[in-house]
Amino acid sequence: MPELPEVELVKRDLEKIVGFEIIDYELSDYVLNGHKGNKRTIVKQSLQEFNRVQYSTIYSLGRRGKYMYFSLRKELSDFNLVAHLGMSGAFFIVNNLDEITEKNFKKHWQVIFRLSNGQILVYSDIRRFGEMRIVDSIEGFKPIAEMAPEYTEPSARAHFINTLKSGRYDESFIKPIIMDARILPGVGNIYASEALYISHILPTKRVKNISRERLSNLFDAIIEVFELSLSYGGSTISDYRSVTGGSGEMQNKFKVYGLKTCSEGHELKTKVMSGRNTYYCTKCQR
DNA sequence: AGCACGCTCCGGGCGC
DNA sequence: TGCGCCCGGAGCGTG
Repeated sequence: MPELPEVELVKRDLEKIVGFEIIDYELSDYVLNGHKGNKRTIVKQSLQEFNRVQYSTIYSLGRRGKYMYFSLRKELSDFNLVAHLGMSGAFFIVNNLDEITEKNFKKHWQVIFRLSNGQILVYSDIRRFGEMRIVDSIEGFKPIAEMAPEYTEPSARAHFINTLKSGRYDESFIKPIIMDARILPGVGNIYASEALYISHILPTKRVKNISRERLSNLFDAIIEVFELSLSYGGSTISDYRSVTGGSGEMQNKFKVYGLKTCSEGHELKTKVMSGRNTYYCTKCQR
């Protein structure tokens, strides 16, 4: 389940294809025709629009929250291929499909881009929750247009605290709300539990009952978790893989997620909040 | 209008 | 061996 650090690591891995041209591409039957009478997956806009990638050159890569994008140039026009990895998306840069050693990722390829250096860029997605879309402007793409500043921006902390303290979220539980990209982009289910544990805040606490100082500590904790994850190569739960097929070690650093006891030895509680599993310690968190 | 909430997409992995 | 259930990011429909 890629969150911001995993997406950032994928983006960094993909830097090596900057400068190459996309000669052509192939879409899986799931992408072309959907599955069992359902709508098409991954590429949800018109295939004609998607076809703009052909003969374009990748001139840079970017990321906002959990979205990454390839900035493309063709003749005199610039546009972007935005990608969201969903639950189980992964990119591979290989010479052919057989070089993808994990069989589920090989089996569930969705888009294959053939590059001008002879390699292929493969987007695989087992559960097909991911998305790829051509947009002219990144800033004009709605989810990004509405997104809060990146955690690395100087304004991010004030935006985080002030938005939470605007009154609009007074009755919300803190845990689901920090996963909202309009508050702070890139926090998913796992790192939400981790950051709340580190900042000693109960996930079931209502926003109105958390001081600005504690929210500031929570912001610090989220950044701490992001940076730690980046340094450990991300989390590999089941479906996240780096571009080269490697896996991260952050899952071994979890303090609460998926665990029975916290680092202090207290028994952990779990609760489903907004449909998602949440881990917390009633002794360490208030 | 704008918001909160629940449903939906999906296959691997697990328990029974 | 097979069946039912669980998991979750984010868009969408509903109230």
